[in-house]
Amino acid sequence: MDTPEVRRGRPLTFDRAAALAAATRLFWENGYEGTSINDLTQAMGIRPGSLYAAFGDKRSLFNEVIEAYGRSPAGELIWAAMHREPTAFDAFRRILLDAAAMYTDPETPAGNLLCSAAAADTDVATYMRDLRNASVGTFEKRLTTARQEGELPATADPRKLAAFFTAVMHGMSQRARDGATAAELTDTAELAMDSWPAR
Amino acid sequence: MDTPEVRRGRPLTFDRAAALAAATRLFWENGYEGTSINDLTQAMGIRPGSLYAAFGDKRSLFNEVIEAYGRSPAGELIWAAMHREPTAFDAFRRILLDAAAMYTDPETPAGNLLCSAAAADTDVATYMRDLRNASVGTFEKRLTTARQEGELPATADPRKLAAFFTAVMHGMSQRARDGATAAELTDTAELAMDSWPAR
DNA sequence: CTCCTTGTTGAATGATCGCTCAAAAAAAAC
DNA sequence: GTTTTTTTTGAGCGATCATTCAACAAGGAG
Repeated sequence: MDTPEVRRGRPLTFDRAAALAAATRLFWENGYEGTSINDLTQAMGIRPGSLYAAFGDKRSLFNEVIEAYGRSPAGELIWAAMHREPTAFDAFRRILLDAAAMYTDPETPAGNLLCSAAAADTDVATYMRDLRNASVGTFEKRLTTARQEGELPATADPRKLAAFFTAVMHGMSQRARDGATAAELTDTAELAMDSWPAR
Repeated sequence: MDTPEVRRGRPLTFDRAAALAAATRLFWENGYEGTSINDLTQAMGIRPGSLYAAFGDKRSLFNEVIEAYGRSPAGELIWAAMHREPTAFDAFRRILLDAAAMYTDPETPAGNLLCSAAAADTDVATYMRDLRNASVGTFEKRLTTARQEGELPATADPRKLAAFFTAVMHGMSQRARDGATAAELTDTAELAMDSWPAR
């Protein structure tokens, strides 16, 4: 929003977005404490001083990585499907099918960054846990609406379904990390949709 | 099998099994590199020298932890259900329901050790990945038998089903780590069984 | 008792961890 | 030109990492 017209002082000698992308890839593949400052500076092509001047400390850089991921197609997967698909069924099918494709995208590390980038540090762990848990609430809200609108039978339980689809989604991320192909994950997605309550 | 009748030299001053259990808990909660030798010696109540004498290096200790877990009820979950339940349907239902209970057992850390104890180290990561992937093969074999015996329709695809149940199981582990209750996971397990092919 | 074997101890190893800082460098402002 | 602002550099900080080792302790074997 507020892009300063003229930047004073010495300009950055590196592409900030590219450096952030390199950091993202490392955290994605090796997790928070599995990625060292040395690994980062190497991959980003800068020295520690530049990293700390541009991104703050390791934790701040990680936060920025997570935020950028949230604004990427992979991070907006759920939001996009919710707003573009007409029915709840279509939305959840779209979410799982997109996840199958994105979790196996050869351009990025396998799986979901929020599931893959494990962290032992308590603060970081709870931060990511909250982000993962957020999908349950989002799912439940959409399913409740679907039931009110009659798309789902009155016997259907939005909370149970929300938990189920979250588990499938996170399980697909693990499978992708373990080498599952896009085809396998697509099949898993379709099988999961078989659990959609009959009218 | 070969328990030496008489032990020569100075005896261990600590309970080896208890120490291994303490190490298991740490690796389970914080992962491989998230657990330091200092953390381990503290929790096991021994000093580094004793740890290295009794278990070898960190990697060897981790291997022993994984092996012991594989012989525990949580690790033998799949094998037990396969051999005790009469039908494939009952076996897979049992696996998911037992997983729901064990992944939320308050006596142990949440989730499945093989899913939770993330590792950035390449060797350790592939070691654990292979163990996780093993369930897909086991599942597929049982499902193939079920189809041959007529329990599953000819149209059912054992490989797809095996991948699906593995994804659900690993997703349940992630959900447990994120705070899901036993009730939630049980509901997820039941919903997953709705994907079982109709005859 | 003396050997022999094994375990424990406490200190210390070099490597790597996240991180900092004074000095030099590159730009705009004056 | 000089000043001011910002970034880069390269060295280095203390802390922690996994690991080792000589000295000592505790048991069985002779």
